Amino acid sequence: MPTGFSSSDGTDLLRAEETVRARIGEHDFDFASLAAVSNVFRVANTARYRFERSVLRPYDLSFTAFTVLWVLWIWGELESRHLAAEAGITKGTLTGVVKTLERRGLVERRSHSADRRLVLVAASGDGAATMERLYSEFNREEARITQHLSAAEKQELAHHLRTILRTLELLDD
Amino acid sequence: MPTGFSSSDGTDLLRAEETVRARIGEHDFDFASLAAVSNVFRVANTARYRFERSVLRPYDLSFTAFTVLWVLWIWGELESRHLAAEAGITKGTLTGVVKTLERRGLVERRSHSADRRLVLVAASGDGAATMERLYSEFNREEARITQHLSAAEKQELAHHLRTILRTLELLDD
DNA sequence: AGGATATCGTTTGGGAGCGAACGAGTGGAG
DNA sequence: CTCCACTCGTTCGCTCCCAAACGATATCCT
Repeated sequence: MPTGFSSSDGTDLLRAEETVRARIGEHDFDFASLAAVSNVFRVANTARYRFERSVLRPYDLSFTAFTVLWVLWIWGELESRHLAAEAGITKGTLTGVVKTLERRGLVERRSHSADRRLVLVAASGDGAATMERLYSEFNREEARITQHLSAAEKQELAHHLRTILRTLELLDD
Repeated sequence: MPTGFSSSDGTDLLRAEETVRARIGEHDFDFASLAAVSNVFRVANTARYRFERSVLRPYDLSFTAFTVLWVLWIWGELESRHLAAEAGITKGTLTGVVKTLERRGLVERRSHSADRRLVLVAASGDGAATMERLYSEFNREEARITQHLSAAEKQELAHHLRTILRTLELLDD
């Protein structure tokens, strides 16, 4: 249901610009930043929703569960807190997600032999096999939603986003 | 805690590229699309987290509650399902969010006189006043996280994202 | 050695978030 | 006028998501 906001033609953003200018004044309002940032949220929202309903649905995996499994597939066994950081969620959230993945037999947990506070998480054989099939489809879908961008434009997009990412890290008060 | 993945230098993406190529083969793998799409998710995740902890925290508003209030601020009174679509959430989720906003006195609900199935939602005086102060800060933060992008680059970024948005709408099977 | 200090993952409480089922209300077909 | 199909917002069950508090473990200091 959440198509993620209404229109992509910019109608709503223009309306927003009018309203905001009228209410908080010309100064103190950076429209270019609004357009850039709000579109990031819109695309992320809409794309996430689409991925969950298309490629992820048959596997009964949430986007987050997929992300966690993907990270493990790429990096191999990881300590909990690193896995959480890599997946972009808190350790508290990870506990629940890993519990879900473990219940489905896609992931295995074991405790560190030397430091018993640590918990190591790894994809199971099933988990890896699943990702091998699933990620092909996922990547095809990534290509599908970006099909109207040239390779150069995709690179440009990724580059600008990495610039923001770097800024966010520096701002990390 | 979720800084949103580890590094913005592309280290992890390179690692991902290696692994994926090794496991699903050269063909059937579009790295440019992976880089573009995954960075959208990373930025959205990290930025959302930052907004919630900086500008939104003092107002005790979640990112979604802020979005809903913002939409009402821009568009005025809206029917529930349109508000949900505009905010990018399902109507079921909206019921809960509006309940929260209503409890805080930022929003008002009334039923349509002609069609009694409909519920109309609008920002209250308090809600509008709150947004007037809050959005100034929010927009400043949008500018801050995009500070290393020129105006032209922000426009380029927004443009590419809108291209994806348009594709997502067309793909809407 | 032993007590403060720090760090780990888990738990808890509360707000999102979805799909599906639901009751109330509308409007069309006969 | 009365079924019937449709649409509205709410509710329900489940997963995610965070901050904060917690118990267990490790380390540092003297």
